[in-house]
Amino acid sequence: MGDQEFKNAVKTTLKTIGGKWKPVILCFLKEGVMRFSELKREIPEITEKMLAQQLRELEQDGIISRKVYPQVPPKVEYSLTEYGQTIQEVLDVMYKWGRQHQKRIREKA
Amino acid sequence: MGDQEFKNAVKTTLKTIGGKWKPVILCFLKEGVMRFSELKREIPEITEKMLAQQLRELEQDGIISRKVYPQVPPKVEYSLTEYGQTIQEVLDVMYKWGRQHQKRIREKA
DNA sequence: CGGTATCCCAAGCGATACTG
DNA sequence: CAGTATCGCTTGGGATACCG
Repeated sequence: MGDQEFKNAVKTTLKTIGGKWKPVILCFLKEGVMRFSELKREIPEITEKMLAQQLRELEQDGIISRKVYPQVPPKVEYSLTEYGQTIQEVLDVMYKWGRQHQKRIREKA
Repeated sequence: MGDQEFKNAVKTTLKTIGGKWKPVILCFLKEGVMRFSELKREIPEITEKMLAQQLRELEQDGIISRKVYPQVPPKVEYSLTEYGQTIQEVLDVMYKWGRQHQKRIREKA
């Protein structure tokens, strides 16, 4: 059945960019290159463990790239890969929908 | 900062239609009206508890509607509300991205 | 600065049994 | 058929401490 294929593709997307932190991280990285500490500052609720972990996973999936500057103190920059740019459309649609849904919630509350 | 608004909207979307089962359920309901048992048949891995629970939540958020036919044996139909139709765009984009991502995974594996 | 390592907790989810 | 109820577990995530 065709819907099984649809279902699996959607699951794949959510597995790759879903979860509690990945969409948030990507919201910031889509704006440009950011250092570890900058991400941490923009997302204060996240622990360093989770930030590092999620960044690793996104890197392994080819969504973001990690650039290490061999210097002291260390400097590491994260950015969307060319491939990673393709999730922007997904984020944008989720943003648009979420925005109007928030409005709807407020109105009927 | 503008990205905080973006972030929150995306979070709202994922809170409403994310998770393990909601996107899957919606993939089927977007095709039309379905009974509880039909959904269960299409999604064999889900337990009845989770199916019922997720359907309740989607109903409360106004995404789907529940129509009970007062008869024995019981008959309950689920379908997208008019408002619920609006998530189709989100699902479609997630489908498209997931589909090409699966392909990418297969190719480099 | 940019991480790991370790331990711990709670929510989400699953299995099973039961019901109108 | 379409659910609830109960219990138990897994796993995602948090707190804290430490390191190159």
